[in-house]
Amino acid sequence: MTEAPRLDRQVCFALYSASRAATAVYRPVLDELGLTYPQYLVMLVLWESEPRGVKELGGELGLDSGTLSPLLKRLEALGLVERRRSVEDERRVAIHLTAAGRSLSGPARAIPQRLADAAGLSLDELEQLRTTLGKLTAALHGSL
Amino acid sequence: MTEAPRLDRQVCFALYSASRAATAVYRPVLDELGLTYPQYLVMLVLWESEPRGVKELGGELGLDSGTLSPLLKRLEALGLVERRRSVEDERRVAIHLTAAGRSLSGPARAIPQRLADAAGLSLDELEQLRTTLGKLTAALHGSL
DNA sequence: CACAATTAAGTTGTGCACAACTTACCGCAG
DNA sequence: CTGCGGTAAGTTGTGCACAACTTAATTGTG
Repeated sequence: MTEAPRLDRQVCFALYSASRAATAVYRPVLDELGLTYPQYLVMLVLWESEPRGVKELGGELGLDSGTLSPLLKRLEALGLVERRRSVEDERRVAIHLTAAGRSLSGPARAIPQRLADAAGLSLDELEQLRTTLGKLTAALHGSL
Repeated sequence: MTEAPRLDRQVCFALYSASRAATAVYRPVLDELGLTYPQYLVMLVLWESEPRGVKELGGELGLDSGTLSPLLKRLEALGLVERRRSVEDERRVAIHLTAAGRSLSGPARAIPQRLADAAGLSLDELEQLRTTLGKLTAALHGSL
C-alpha cells in the first residue's frame, strides 16, 4: 500500500515556507515605512508607472478587486495614493501617487538588498531561482 | 539616481506568486476533501505520526498557536481530529486523528502528483527547486 | 435606439498569518 | 512549601486572499 504523502517531500510546502520566510525578512524594514508586503508590491507597480486602474494593478500582481479595494483604501488613508473616478469611463478608478507616495520610493530602494543579504544564495543562484519560479508560476496558471 | 526596485526582478514576489499559484492548483482537489491547504498540511503531519501537541505541529509547519488553535478547532468540527488535554501535563493538548481523519489519507495520496503534472518542470527540476527553497528558507530563518 | 451581455470596482463572508496579550500550568530555587 | 520564571495553548485585532455576489457603467447587436 502506498505511503501517505510526506510533508518534507512537497514542493508546494517548500514554496509556502520560503514565501513566508521571505516576507518575514522584509517585515521589519517595511514596518519602518509603515507598509505591509502586499502594500509594498502595489507601490512598486505604481512607482514604475501611474496612474493605474484597479484591474491593471490586479493584472500585475495576480490579485482581484476583493483584495485590492480595501488595500487601496488603506494606502489612501496613509496618504500615499489617491483614488480618482475616471471621467471618460466612470467604472474605472485611477490610482495616483501622492507626493508622499512618490517620495517613499527613495527609502524603499534599499529593501531588495536585504533579502539578497539574508538569502545565503549567490546572485547567480537567486537569478536562476527567480527564473525557475517564473516558469513554474506560468505553467501552474496555464493548467487552470 | 538609482531606479526604484522593479517588481519583475524580485525573488520575493516570484516566491509569493508561485506559492499562491501552487495552492490554487491544489484548491479544487482539496475542496473535494473539504480541506484548505493549511488544514491539509496539518493532516500530513498527523498522518506521519500522532498524537502531536500544538507546539509540535507548529514546529513542523512554522505556525504559532494563534494560527493553529482555530484551525484545529475547525478540523475537530469536521470530525477529523480530536483534541485531548494531556493528563501528565495539563498545559498540553494532544491532537489525535479520528477514524475519519485517518481514512482521509487514502484519497489524499493522489494530490502531490497533481502539482507535478501541472508544474511543467521535470522531476529533476522539481527536486532541485525543493532543495534550493529549503536552503533559502533555512538561511532566511537564520538571519532573523 | 434599445437592451442584453460584459466589465470595473466594491462588498460580504470565511479562513489563514501574525503580533500582542491572557490564562493556566509546570518546575525549580530558596 | 512558596513563589516565580518559563511554557503551552488560547484569544483578540489587523490585514491579506479568495469566492460569491452586488452595483453601476459601457459596449455590442439587432
